[in-house]
Amino acid sequence: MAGDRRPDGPANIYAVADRAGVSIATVSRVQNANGPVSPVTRDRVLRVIDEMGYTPNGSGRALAVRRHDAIGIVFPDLSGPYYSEVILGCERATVEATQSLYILATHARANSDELVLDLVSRVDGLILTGRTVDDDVVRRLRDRGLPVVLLARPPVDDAPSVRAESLRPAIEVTTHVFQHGHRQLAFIGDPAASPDAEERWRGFALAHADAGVPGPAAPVAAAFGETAGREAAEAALDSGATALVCADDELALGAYGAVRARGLRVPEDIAVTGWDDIQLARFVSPSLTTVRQPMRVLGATAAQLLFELIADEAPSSVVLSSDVVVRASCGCEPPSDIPEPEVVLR
Amino acid sequence: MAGDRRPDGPANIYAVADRAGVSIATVSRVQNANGPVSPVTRDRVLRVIDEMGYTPNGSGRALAVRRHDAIGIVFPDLSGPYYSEVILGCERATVEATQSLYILATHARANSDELVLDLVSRVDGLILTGRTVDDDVVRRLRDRGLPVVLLARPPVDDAPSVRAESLRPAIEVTTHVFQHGHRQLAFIGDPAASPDAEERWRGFALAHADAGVPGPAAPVAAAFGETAGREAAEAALDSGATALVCADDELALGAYGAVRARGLRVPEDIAVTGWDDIQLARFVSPSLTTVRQPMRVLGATAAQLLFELIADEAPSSVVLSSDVVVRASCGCEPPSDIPEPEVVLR
DNA sequence: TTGTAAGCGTTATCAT
DNA sequence: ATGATAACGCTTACAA
Repeated sequence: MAGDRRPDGPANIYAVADRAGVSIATVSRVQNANGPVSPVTRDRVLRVIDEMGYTPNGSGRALAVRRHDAIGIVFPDLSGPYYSEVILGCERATVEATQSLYILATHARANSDELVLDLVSRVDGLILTGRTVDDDVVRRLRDRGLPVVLLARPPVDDAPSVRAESLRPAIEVTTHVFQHGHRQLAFIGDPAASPDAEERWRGFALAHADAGVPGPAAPVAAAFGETAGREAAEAALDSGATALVCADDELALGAYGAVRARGLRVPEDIAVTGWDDIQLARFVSPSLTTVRQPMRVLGATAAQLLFELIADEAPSSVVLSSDVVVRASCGCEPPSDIPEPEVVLR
Repeated sequence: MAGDRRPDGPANIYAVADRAGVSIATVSRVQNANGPVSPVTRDRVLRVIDEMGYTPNGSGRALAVRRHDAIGIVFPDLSGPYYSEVILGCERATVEATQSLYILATHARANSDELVLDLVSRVDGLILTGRTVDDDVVRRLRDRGLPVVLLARPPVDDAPSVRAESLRPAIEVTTHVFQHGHRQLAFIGDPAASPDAEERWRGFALAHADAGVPGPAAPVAAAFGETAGREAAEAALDSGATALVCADDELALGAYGAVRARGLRVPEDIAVTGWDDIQLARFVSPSLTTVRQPMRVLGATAAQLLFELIADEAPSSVVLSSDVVVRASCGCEPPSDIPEPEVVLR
């Protein structure tokens, strides 16, 4: 009964208090550097804390302060740089706010609702991205009083949200393609896949209306990835399109393949544009005209809004701007403003 | 004192018990489907739980069961696909084990030790990757009895670790370059940067010894990224190298730039190889001969080892195999085994 | 300046 | 089958 065991789990506040010959209240005060405590006992306690390698148990603390000091971000997947960057931005902002970050990827999991619900029990708030959870789940969470921020997700009631603008860049990119003389454009991508894709399609259509150019009535639906892009592009070419405006860069790469497979050239015969500005966009030949989103800022902003929400402030939604990056695939000369260093591929 | 307030934070087990007219013990039994409970009260409680949107408070639970049911992964950064993939694999394995995952990026933060320490208070174990934390911190954590798994990190005492083999592929790739007739090879990368890089350098040197080819005494040090690769490659070319074995693909891309800047060609004049098989490797021209690591499996395996460790088993370390992917930059014909679909860039 | 003690929301061990 | 009740590890009035 006496004797000093060590291995039995991490030291707790009682063990420290015992060893330092003080009460747990004093240990707590020292730890958190809040209440008053004499320099001498402070030093003693600090030494013991160090000796024993004491770290306050997070759950105990969270329970006492009625706060988890943790948030969670729910995203569909991590393939491609988009969500990696978003999460990185989010992580930075979280750490700066001395909070911790849980991540949950829903993939195409059937039980993702449960998983999200489980996460709820451990966080002070949640960032929900893309199409990861249904509207009614979002509502349920909010009804429970859980602070929720939406990221690149269709709005739900008045939940604060963060997204990058898609409409204006989509109009710009489409208009730019017009300027290269194209009149038969196809939009490749699935507007149902994400609100972003939907807005890109709307911008594409609006640009046609603005220019008085008759445009296609519908996008050429495509899932994700090169294969999908290639197939969709083939359909588009069949219908006589001379320019392919793609909802993301991967689709555009697939489109390159379809164009080449017909013995045609990008951009001389067919113009192609993408979206996201993945690393490959600079390196591919011809370099890809695309739209760059501030992905890290997206994540960081979402985290900030969430913290405001948790602090009972009432943050308003944020729309960040995206920039068209003109390169060669639209028909322009390979630009000189490409960020150095660049390997120019023949 | 009486009266039913609602908005005051999420419902707790007492509120549910009250409303259902049972004790909190019963609610807990229903929630966890463990103890005995009559079907009728079970249903009633379940209904109330649903009505009130009750989710047990994670901290309360963790405190009671003396387990967080959460682990953490500490990584340096998320630029590039490497850690994204590792984390994704880790996330999958974690969710499958019905646990939750914290992430912490150390970047180059000065106070990363503190951050890790903080994380410790909320997890049952930690995955430490690369050079994120010092050896002594790892030891301190282990001394406290915290389960720790190392991922692509130099060993510390007998902590279980997971890594991808680097030695054999490095020997293979180097030998392969010999077979193209090269005898003046340079290794570009910083062995001090990571244990992986160090092992690649060792393999490079070993291959020289095996082949009886006199090799360089030291690598051409390079930090990370294209710029570093380019500069290092220039130095290597100056010293007469005709083949550049790079510690990662980004460095190899930089090397491409250096070669081209001298009016030389890859691979006709200079052979180049990389490591990691980033997406770009397939698309760049000439396509890059490189080494593919099983990144997701790396992450998933680390998580599994950690869970075993937490369960007081004694997992042994794992070394996963990596494969050389022969493409064109070494001097081979562009291979046909490139994963479809591929945009063949001229 | 320090200590005592009452929670925080669970789980789990007892009784009943 | 159900209900008290004692932990779990911490913070924070409130006393001393």
